[in-house]
Amino acid sequence: MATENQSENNIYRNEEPNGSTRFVSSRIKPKTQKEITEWRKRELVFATLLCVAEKGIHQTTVEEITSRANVSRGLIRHHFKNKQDLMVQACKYLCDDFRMHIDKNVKTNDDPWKALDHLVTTTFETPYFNDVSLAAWFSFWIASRNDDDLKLVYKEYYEWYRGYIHKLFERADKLGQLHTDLDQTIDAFVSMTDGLWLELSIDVTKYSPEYAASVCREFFKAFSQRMPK
Amino acid sequence: MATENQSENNIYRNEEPNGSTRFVSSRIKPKTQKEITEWRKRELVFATLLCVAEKGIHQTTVEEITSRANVSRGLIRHHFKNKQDLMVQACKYLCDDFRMHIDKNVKTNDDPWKALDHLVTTTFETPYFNDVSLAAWFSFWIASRNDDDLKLVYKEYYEWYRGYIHKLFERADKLGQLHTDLDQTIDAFVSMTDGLWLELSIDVTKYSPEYAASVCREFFKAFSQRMPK
Amino acid sequence: MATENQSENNIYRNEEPNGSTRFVSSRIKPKTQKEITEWRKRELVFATLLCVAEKGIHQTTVEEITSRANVSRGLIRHHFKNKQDLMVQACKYLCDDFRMHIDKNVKTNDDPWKALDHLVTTTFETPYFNDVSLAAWFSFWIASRNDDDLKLVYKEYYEWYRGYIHKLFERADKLGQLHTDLDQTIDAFVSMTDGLWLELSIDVTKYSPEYAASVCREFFKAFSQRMPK
Amino acid sequence: MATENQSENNIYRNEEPNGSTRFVSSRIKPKTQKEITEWRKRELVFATLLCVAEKGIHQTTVEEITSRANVSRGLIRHHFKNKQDLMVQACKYLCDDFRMHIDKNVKTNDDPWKALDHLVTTTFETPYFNDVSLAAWFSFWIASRNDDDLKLVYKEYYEWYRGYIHKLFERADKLGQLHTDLDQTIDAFVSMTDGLWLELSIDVTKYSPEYAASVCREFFKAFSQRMPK
DNA sequence: TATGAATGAGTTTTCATTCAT
DNA sequence: AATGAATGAAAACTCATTCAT
Repeated sequence: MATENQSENNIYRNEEPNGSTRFVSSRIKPKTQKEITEWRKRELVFATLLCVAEKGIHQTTVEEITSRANVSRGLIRHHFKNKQDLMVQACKYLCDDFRMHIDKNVKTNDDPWKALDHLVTTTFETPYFNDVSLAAWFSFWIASRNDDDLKLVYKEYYEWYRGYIHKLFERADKLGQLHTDLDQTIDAFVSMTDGLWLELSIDVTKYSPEYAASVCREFFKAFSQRMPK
Repeated sequence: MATENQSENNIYRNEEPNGSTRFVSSRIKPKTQKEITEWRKRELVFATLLCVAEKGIHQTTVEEITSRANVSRGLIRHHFKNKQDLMVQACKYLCDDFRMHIDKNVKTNDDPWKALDHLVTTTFETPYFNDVSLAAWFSFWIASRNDDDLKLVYKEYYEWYRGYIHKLFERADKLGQLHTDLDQTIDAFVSMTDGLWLELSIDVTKYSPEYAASVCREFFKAFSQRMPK
Repeated sequence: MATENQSENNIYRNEEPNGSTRFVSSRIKPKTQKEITEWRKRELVFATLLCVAEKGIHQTTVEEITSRANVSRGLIRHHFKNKQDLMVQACKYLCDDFRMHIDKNVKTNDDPWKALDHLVTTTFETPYFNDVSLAAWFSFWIASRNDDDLKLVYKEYYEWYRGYIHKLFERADKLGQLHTDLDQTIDAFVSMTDGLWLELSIDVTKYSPEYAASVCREFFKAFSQRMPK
Repeated sequence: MATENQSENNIYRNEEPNGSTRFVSSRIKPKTQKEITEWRKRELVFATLLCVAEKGIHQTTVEEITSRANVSRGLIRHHFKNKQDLMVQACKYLCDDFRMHIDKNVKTNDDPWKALDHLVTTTFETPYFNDVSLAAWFSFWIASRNDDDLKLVYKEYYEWYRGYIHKLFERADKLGQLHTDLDQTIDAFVSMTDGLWLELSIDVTKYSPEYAASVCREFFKAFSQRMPK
């Protein structure tokens, strides 16, 4: 569903005057019927993410999504099989968007520590990892426990993500710069970032993004600079 | 709600023959009316935790809880204001139970690294932190974003928990054995355990408890043994 | 149910410090078991009248009545067949109480206009016709439309009441002091007092009792002093 | 809610073969979707009035209303916020309907006694003041004691009604034809009609409409023709 | 007598889905 | 494609009544 240029066509987070954030579409309503149709479909996905972030999957009603997307209730059926399908597509969009953003910004052929540093900057200090996206993210993730469709979406994403991180730490390890067990280091790091994101998704005021990033950098130092094994 | 001896009166997790886990009450149905009443109330809480772990808060119906507890639907009203109140009480029970267990098993006046090692053992290798409890735990936690009652329960718990961890790392710091910033170390550690628990709650086969514990021990080594600042 | 001396044993209306009125029992809890039992039964009737006045018959729950009477929920069954029976008994009590009060205070062998004047004073200017009693009264009356038991209670009361009024106007008529049709005068008067009570029962501030009484006196003047037929 | 021509579009009372009365819609189910929707909403209001007249507000279930209106249970939500909102709308309809009917039939610039006579004829001898409407009317009115929404509806209606009556009696007074206090006469008259309606609403066989009207006419005579003050 | 735990039928409310226009 | 009226199943909530103690 996510297309190459989805990120360029839309801004899905906006700083509101009151300081909160909000998914919005930056795209002007297009002219041709075909474009309008596609645009409305995307509006439905955005509205879904926003609702899920604000109230959770099961508190979100079709009525709310459609009214937020300024379309009629029945339109859901034209673009999606049902509410469940819409949820899965919205979750996919989120994963694809995160993934695309990291792919674009974090180059794996850099110096591995530099790349990891970049990753941390990218994931904690940009609009891509904001409280709204994170809230939707964790709502979907928790729900995936009882939802095979969502489970599949996350499985694929997680494999990619762990592989990505693996590549970076492995290169550090090969350069002799990692003084701990590779897998355990990766699991420690991935768990820690999950935990940080989770806490931020529940209470965005708990840490500043900068502080969260600096916690990650302490982690890198601790795992790279200690006495040889 | 949680009483001094709640852990002694009940075992709330059981390895089923098929390998899954299940909340059960180890107590025999008592004799006196007063005890039976209290016992049934507890059964309702257990049934709630089990349902929430299996299907999430909003997928759990009152009908399911009561039939699992072998009581009539109306009894909920007798002991709790409504479904929401029951959920909050169940969440409190979980928090109190975790807390009591750690308080009982992890002595803060030990050598801090020993105490932390103990904490890790306690939290990853005992029936208290099992996939069922964790699943309920995260369901409640995620739901707390949109639920002020749950938010309050977690706030109180989290203050206690962070304070607990703080005491341990602070003593290590004072002994000159912590070579990183105290607060960042604590946040890194707490986030990492949250992340490990979260992943285990979604897929209990991802890591063995022993592996999760060893990841934590690597963390301790990394943060204690590296080159002086 | 109502006994000869029910009015002497109890005060069922009390001016609260805040200006509102409230049914209370003036009787001290008696000593002997037999008296206590009777006393509790009366407390249940009072509590019922108060609840019905405040919230209407169908908004009043057994739980509320018993907690207001400071008895356990199950006690209702010992004294009354069920909730419906309690309502009917409470309604009867009210009718009997009104009736006894008028019987006691309005002597039919006085001069008829004096007796009617007395009736008006009695029914608008005493604690017996207060907003609480009236509110319960009309709640029961409206409900009697769909309740044969209540219908019967009111039928009996109304026959007595109309007969009472009839006697008074008839004597005025026989004295040549009534210049209108006897039955129509009676129906006009009874309807007017019903209407006044109804309006007072819904909004006690609408008229002062004195004003309501003076409206009645205007009525007497109008129907007695106009030009001969 | 009530539109200019609601009375023309519908007959809401029908003499059944068995002698009872029944709200019915005289309108044929219309053709266009918009009209059908509006028609169904009105059917729901009619069904509500009928149920309330027959059983009272709290005895009336949503299920009964919708089955009487031949629509599904869920449609209530489509047109009204909830059951309470439907009740309020039905009450408003009743008030508006009474008011429109009187406005249409009773001209205030006639001779005041003629207008009052007309009012009496209109309110006791037409289908607009029938036992069904009156039963619903008093059910709502009594309920308004505990219902702020209904209270508001009645307040507005009552202000109009008393103002209307005031105009008529005031003109009689100015013509020197009223030999009693103006306000007390009005309150006596309004109370008397309330009482007559109330008694008719509880037992329609108590008086014939003609008799009730003649009672009112006696009242006019008594209050207009007696000896000068 | 008196209690209050327990029941379960009855009712309202919610909301995804369907479908005629 | 798009609308929104209409449906009805699912769920929570209410509460009179029952009954063991």
